[in-house]
Amino acid sequence: MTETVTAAGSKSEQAYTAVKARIVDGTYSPGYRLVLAKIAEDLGVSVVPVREAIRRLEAEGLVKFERNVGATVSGIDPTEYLYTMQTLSIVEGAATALSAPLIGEADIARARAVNEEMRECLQHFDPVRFTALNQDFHSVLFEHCPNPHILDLVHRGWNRLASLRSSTFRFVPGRAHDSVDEHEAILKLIETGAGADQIEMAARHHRSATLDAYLAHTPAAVQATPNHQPSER
Amino acid sequence: MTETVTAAGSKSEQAYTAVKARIVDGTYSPGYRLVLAKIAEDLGVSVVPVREAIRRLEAEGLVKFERNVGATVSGIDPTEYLYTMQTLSIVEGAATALSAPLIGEADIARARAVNEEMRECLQHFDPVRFTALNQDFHSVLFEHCPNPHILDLVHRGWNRLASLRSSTFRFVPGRAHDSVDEHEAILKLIETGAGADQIEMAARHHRSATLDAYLAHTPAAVQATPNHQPSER
DNA sequence: GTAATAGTTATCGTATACGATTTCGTACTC
DNA sequence: GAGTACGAAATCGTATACGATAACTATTAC
Repeated sequence: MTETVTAAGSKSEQAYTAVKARIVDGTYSPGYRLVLAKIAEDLGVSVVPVREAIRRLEAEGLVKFERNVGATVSGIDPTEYLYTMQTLSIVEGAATALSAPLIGEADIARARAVNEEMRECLQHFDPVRFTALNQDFHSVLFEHCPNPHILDLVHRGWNRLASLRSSTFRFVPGRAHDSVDEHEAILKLIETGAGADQIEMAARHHRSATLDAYLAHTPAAVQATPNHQPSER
Repeated sequence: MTETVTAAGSKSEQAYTAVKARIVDGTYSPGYRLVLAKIAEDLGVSVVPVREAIRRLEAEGLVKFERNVGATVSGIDPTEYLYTMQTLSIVEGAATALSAPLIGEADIARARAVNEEMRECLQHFDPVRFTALNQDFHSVLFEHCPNPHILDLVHRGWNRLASLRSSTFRFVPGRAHDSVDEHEAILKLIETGAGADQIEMAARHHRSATLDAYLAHTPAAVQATPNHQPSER
């Protein structure tokens, strides 16, 4: 297969997927100016499908749009981070609780394996890998969520955060260690068939604890630098 | 001002607002086929802005889109209703809890007045008015939510439900009476400065109780009738 | 030297046009 | 009479073109 199947037939869909991917993987970092014509050229399509794609991304909150000015990748500032994390703590908590009854032993084992790998990561201090594993871990826990709306909200939240990945934004020194322990605690709760409330709260607090750690570590909300705005104009 | 300011300059925005309004107010009922050309003509614009509007509505879940086939207003079936209500119970519960500390006496008074009006409505049995007041009541409780993302999710949930309003879908005989009482209970909690957890759970259960009532009242999930599909083709 | 203004350029917004795809209806065959 | 195949109509998908808006720059007046 060609490196990019570029997937779904529609050009509009291609544009959506492509731009979204570039945002998530950091090629288009927050604040990046999305020029329709340029993107269209890059993708070998006209601007119309690109506009539609941008519109969808706007509705998802991944880009900001200003009339007659253009679109920029949204998301950097600490306030946004706070809001996103808080929202995610709520929907992910719920998703995890709803998933719990559907999580089998195999899933638990897989999650635990991932968590052990994370524990190892703590030694070598590899934030990038740690973050990736973290997503894997939580995916196992919430992917069984039977309510697609909630699941979708969780995915959107993670996507928002993913765009911050390149900056070491999310990585707070002391936090990683606690995080791994909390993971194990959550797994135990699920294994023992704890109540939905209990699981929800554990998952929620696990996330809000990360947020709190960030806030404590960044006393006066660091002014997020709109890093490397391309000056190719 | 002309009867419709038609608001925000952009045609695309106009289309978005107009179509959304028609969906919410029931002019376009669930299952309704959204033909681009026709909408464009109705609004006096070309199809391009309409496409963008539809795309945004799709991302919000108000319409379903099928490649090369077209868009239809989504939402009817009982499963969707269940998912939406469940999601709303979670996000609205959270929004209400987050709002609580910011709700003043004036707000409480207003909400209580609305609730009393609802109580009166029970006598005359006016479901439409009751539903409208219900939204007013809850709006007072969650509109102060400081997290715009969560607030947005709540609005989206209500919008989804609004499109079901025309059918008497949501109205379950016994439920309305309990509902009014629960409203009062929630107000009391807020007044007395109850804990966020307590308020959240009360608000959440208030909503999920409506869902449960619906499920109990509709034993074998009624096959939602794709009502009055226009045959103007 | 600074501020205001006019002109230029980049970019967006929308209309129109045409090709692509699906769906529906009709006719033909078995 | 039922099923299939062909054709026409409806609708979507995308490209191109042009007008509109905002940002940027240079010039001029004070």
